[in-house]
Amino acid sequence: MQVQSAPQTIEAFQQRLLQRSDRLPKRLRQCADYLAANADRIAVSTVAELASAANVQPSAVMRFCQIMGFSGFSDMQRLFRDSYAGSWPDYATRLENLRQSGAGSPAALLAEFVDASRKSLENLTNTIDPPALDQAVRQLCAARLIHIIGRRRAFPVASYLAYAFEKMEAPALLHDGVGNLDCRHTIAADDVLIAITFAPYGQTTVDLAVDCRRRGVPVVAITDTVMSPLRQIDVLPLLINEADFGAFRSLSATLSLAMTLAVAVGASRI
Amino acid sequence: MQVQSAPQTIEAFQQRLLQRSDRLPKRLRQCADYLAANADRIAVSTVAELASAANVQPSAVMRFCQIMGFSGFSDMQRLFRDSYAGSWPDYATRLENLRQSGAGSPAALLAEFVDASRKSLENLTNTIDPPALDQAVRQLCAARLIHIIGRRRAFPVASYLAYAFEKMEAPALLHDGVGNLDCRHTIAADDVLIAITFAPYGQTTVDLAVDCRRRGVPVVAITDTVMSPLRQIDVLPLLINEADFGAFRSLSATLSLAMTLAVAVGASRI
DNA sequence: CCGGTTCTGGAATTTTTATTCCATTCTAGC
DNA sequence: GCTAGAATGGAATAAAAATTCCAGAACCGG
Repeated sequence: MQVQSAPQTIEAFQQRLLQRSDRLPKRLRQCADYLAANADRIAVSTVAELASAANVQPSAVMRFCQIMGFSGFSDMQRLFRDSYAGSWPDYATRLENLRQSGAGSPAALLAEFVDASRKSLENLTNTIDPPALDQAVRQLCAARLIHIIGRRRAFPVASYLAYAFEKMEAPALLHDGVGNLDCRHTIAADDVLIAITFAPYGQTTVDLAVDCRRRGVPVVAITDTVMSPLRQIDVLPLLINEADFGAFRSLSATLSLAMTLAVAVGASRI
Repeated sequence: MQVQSAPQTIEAFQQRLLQRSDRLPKRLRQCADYLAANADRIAVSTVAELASAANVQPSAVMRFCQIMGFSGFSDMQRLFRDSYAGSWPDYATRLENLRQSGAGSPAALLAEFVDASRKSLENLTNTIDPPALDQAVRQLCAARLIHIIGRRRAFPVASYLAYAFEKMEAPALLHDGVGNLDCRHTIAADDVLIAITFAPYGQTTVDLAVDCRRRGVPVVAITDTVMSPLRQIDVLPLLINEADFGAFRSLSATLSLAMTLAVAVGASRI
């Protein structure tokens, strides 16, 4: 089985992984995929831990090691343990390092955005209102068809929701505005609209939400706290406070919330 | 011997080490000194290795672990192995509260997604390669027109990039596939393509990237791991390892990177 | 549909590693 | 310098981990 000698460096390991990754039977491919994404865990895990994380048997991991050219798992692990200089200093320090790499440099920018995202997530865990979330899920489950609207900055969230609902096989329609068609007439009384908008609030989104409420269609609003026009009409609000860096606001918290809605609804509809 | 409970964090460990390091017999003091200087090796070493590195007997290391409040070496090692994949300044508790609100409840789901996002961001600070990022920004600045493609799960990222470039007044074109038009002919030799794709890799995205490379158009690839088909052609890869929960992967890290590209390019073009 | 080949899961075995124990050696106080 | 108590080294034991093996399942070409 062991036709080649073992990789001597992490780079060589990754390269071999790449060249072998085709032509691998199912379980070994699972190993390859998992380890490609989580190579850092090799140094600190046991065969059994890796195997269960990759959803395979320990013996499959062993076979994988041998196909990669190692004599066994311990041999492979040695490579990673030796080159483990520790990913210390820890997160805070690394972030600081990125920042230090010169104001305005891409790495420094990245540090700021990562930090803004982190703050947003932290904030979300503070401010989310579980009962409101529950109720939103219940409303969405009851809907015949879920309509989604979000433009400009909110559009990535809207499109991700549409993708997630599709994957969960829940009926959802993204009002993406292609051809500037007016799709409000697709919304029936037993549907629900998810409206996503942040300051400065897009007119199209607000208009559609208002129209729905006038016709008695429930609206779940993903918006930011202060003075959102959506709060002036009777919607079920899910409030998000994203941190920003410069003119750009993070979407991390909003997307986490979106995923939650999609999966919770998908799971309940089964 | 074990008068206090074990430290729960690395910081607590270091502190206890400090407070105990006086009043320690010779051999145990050797252990303390060595581990203070090489704490990172604890995660990837055996008792015997550490003992010989510190010039003591394995049993001395065991005694040291117990004096520090652990039940044994394995117990101490667990702390270091777990925190290698890292915990953050700790809103871990709040997250735990959300989780507790019942398995499968929306709030518990949200906790998982927030956690996945957090891990992704932390991972990004680990794995990002600043020189590659610099080079990507330089290539994009030199481009006459920036083309963006990303489908399905990557589409939110692509659309956010398009939005951000627009705001920065950089010329960018989103290949969104409306009407299934083939837009490859809009890409000229002095343009650049940003291709975004994750497993399972969309054919359209890979095809367009391959086509561009064949015609000598530079490609910046935002993709995962070494197994991506985009790595088989000559592109400038920006690798992202998003954590996932269930079938859904976070986009937090990817979006942070996208924002960075857009702002860095926008700032440089002025 | 059959025979040969490859792949897989799981249990058995071997090896390594952690942990305990205790006889011996230090050390401090008298 | 004697003695009680603590500390130490090293061997013995227990536990955990890696590795092998093989019976049966899945797959493939004819």
